[in-house]
Amino acid sequence: MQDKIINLIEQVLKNLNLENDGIQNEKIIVEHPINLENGDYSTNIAMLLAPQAKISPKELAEKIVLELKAMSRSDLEIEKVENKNGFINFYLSKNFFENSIQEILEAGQGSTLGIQKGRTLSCYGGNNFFANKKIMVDYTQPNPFKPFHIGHLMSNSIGESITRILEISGAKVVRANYQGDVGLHVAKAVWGILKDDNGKSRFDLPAQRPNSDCKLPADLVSQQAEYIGQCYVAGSTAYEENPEAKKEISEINKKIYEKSDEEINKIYDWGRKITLDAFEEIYKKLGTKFDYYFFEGETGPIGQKIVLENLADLEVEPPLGGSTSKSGIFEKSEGAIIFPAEKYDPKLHTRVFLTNQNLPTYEAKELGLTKIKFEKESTSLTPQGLDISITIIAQEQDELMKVINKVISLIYPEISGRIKYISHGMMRFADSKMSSRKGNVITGESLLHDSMEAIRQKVNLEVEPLNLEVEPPSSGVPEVRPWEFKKVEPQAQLWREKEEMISMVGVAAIKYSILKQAIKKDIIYDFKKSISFEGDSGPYLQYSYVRAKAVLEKAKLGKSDLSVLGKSDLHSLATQPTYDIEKLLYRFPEIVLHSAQELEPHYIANYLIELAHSFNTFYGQVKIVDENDSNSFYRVLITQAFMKTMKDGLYLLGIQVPDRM
RNA sequence: GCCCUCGUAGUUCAAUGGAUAGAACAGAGCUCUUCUAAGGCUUCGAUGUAGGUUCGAUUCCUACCGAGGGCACCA
Repeated sequence: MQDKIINLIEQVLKNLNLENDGIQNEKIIVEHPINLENGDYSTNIAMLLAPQAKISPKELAEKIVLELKAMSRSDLEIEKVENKNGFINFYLSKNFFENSIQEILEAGQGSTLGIQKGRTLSCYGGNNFFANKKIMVDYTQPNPFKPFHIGHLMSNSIGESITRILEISGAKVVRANYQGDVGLHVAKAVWGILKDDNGKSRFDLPAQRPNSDCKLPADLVSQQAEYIGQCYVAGSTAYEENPEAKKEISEINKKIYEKSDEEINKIYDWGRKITLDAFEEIYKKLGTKFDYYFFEGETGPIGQKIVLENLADLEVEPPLGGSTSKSGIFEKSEGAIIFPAEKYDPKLHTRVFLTNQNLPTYEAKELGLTKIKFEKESTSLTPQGLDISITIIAQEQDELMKVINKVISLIYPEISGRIKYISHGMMRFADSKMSSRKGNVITGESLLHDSMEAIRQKVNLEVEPLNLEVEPPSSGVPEVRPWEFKKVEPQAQLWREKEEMISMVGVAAIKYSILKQAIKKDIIYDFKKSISFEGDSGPYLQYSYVRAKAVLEKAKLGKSDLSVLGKSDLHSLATQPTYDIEKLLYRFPEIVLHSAQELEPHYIANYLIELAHSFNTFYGQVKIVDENDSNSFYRVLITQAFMKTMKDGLYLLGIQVPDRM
């Protein structure tokens, strides 16, 4: 449609003899006005061309409009063209909107786009912006032995959403997660465990793990992970406050890298497994399934090797047959090996890559990681590995990444242009100051839990008495407890559905509050607001969907019924005003494309809120299902189109839709 | 001190250089004998300061003020 209007304008300009010289430099821009009252499409071309035409923008616009009217008279899809303050506004006809509703309902049927690795999309709203690109997205990055905090939740929500947006834009995406299983933080946690008298007893617990379909293991894993988190906090505090402890932790760190101490190895293996298992539980709740996990234990040695190979004034003999093309960009300084970034760009600063103990720092590990990422995906068919490597990081790492990127551009110029870092803001708190050192962090898990509990309460109050004590049919069926529901099938089903709903809504509340704003900005986290579920929230979107679904159920319209209706039938049925929701629905693919181009999910989030609001208004204004009104059928189709768009849009944010709320 | 990011209603967020700067929450007032009121409708209210570029600036440039982050062996 947009192209059609642009073509029209081009012709008009030709007719008016306005397309010479500089005008060709002015691109014709046709866009949606912010306000629906200003038409469906709009262009400011008259304002751009007025200086050359030597008349005022308004006069020129008037001229163009007259010409346009003459030309588009026969067009069924453009109803009206007007000049308003120099803008030329196009109003689309009912005919266009009916077609667009039809297109939405037919979109994606039988298409293969968007179906990857068992993930299916109805795939309305897709585009080809990243067609045939292989992209790795690395996100979440929690560290074993440390708590999974809200920042990780943020990274996960953003990463998962971007991944899905890339997929629907035609990319082949690999989900990756880089986790720091070695490093000082691990040593701090191990130190804490070693110093803790009770540690031993907890340490033995995993051996007694009950069988897996009992609910206990997940709880136990998370309990133990929490314990390890506490030990980390203890170690971390001691490291800063107690020089003695600092020394001990340093020792432990070295031993972990070398794997030289039996007891430490044992604690290490246990703690690593427990914390990773606990993370896995969280990913499951959040709806992420990673394709690859990278670990610092693996990237460290590789990074170290790269650094040594590119060291100026090699004191260490290069490995036999080692590369002769060393760049010599790293230097020795105060016993450590550094990269003097200022030499290449005065805005950058020096970073340590190998410590004076010859251990790789985060910088060296990241260097190694980048190399493996590209190697891992390199095949005979795609020797270049990845087309794009995206890493979701916290903003505090921005400067660091610039330095690493500089190093990569010097050593591996062929891949440096394909690396992209997307940095997100920090989670800050509205009320109390949270410090990870003091240990009163809000963990990702506790936030999820609290969010779900808040919903459970709301369900209790407003839907029906929660209770799982099912009403006895009349005669003596004994009271049933939730975990005994398997015996009573219908109720068990109900209970499961309710639990699923609570989980979906809880996750939606958190994810939406993260994704509704630009990635770069800090999030001021207000717990009370995040669980309010009103207005600008994830549950509001879900609620709108569920309402629409209830309408459809009332209309008893199965999916198959739609096919009975032909296009011509549709037109004859619809003789009513155009609703705002129709004017928004057809824009969804444009919004998705915009999100993909900018890699910003919040455009979709904001659009969905607008869409949900327009549906709720529509819902309030007219009775959708009305047997005595022949237009009712078209309103039902709008409702269906709304549901499809909402579901796909929420999918792109990583949010599921329940059947009932 | 140097570098990065960000300053929009009381609060939390929107706005490819365009029209009357949009929402939500909080405040005031309506609205369920009608498809789920977690809803809808009214109403009150904002671009940190000073310059510059432009027909036009919340958006681009400069300075200042304010918030957060980074700046050598943590990640």
